[in-house]
Amino acid sequence: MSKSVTHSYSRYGSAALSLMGRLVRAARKQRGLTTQETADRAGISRGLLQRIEKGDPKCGIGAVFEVATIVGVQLFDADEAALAGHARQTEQRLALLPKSVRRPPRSVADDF
Amino acid sequence: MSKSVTHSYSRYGSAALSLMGRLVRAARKQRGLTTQETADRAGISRGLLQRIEKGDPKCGIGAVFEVATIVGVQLFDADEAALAGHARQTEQRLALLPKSVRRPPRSVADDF
DNA sequence: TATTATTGGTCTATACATAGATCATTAATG
DNA sequence: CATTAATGATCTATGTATAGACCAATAATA
Repeated sequence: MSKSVTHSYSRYGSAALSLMGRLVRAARKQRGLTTQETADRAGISRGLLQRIEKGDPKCGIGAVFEVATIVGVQLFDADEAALAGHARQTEQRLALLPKSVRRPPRSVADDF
Repeated sequence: MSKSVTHSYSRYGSAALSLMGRLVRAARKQRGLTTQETADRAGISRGLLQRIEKGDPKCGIGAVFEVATIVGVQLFDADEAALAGHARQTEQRLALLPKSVRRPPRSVADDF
């Protein structure tokens, strides 16, 4: 990589990203937590928390999810129990699917 | 930072992270997309997609959300319209809150 | 109004995430 | 069974995310 490659995101993805930041910010304030306090609890810097609340796409998802958890923003549907259950379901669905995806074998001259 | 600081995440955050990866993987396979094809559409490398599906906390949240969008994993509740509406609500709630959080002013010797 | 915590920038050094190439293994299909 | 795409893994170079310090502006309270 010799040049800086700026990648643009889809509308939905950007909206979700922005929303995540707003939700974190709103939840933090509602709980009366300062940026410093929240950052400390999450084990991250205050600067990173600010970027998370701004919806910066380059923030590590681990940090974002951790902060979201701390300030009480629900990821996915519900509580941890529901998460575990959902994971099991997903796992079972995966087991039924083929282990590797095979593209439709490009037969000769069918591209018109 | 002279030393490598490994930070541990909360149970819920880790569960959500893991679930996100599993959901992406399941959704991708259900759509018959290969890792390469999916990575290309998301504008990321195949290696990064693999880390996303493994639930690596250091993946950029933008990349994760983009992939999730592409393979059809719903972030938050619903469609883009709902996201925008939700964002507005959040914005309004924020407007009512104080612009900066003030900690309870530590009065002298009340810490016992 | 005065005080002071909170917030939002900016800047720097360094650890690390990422792309891209490569290889071995697995598994889908003929 | 043979073929070959898909996957998983490893390695390297480099761009960059991050922590941490700092400063200025803001806003909450007294």
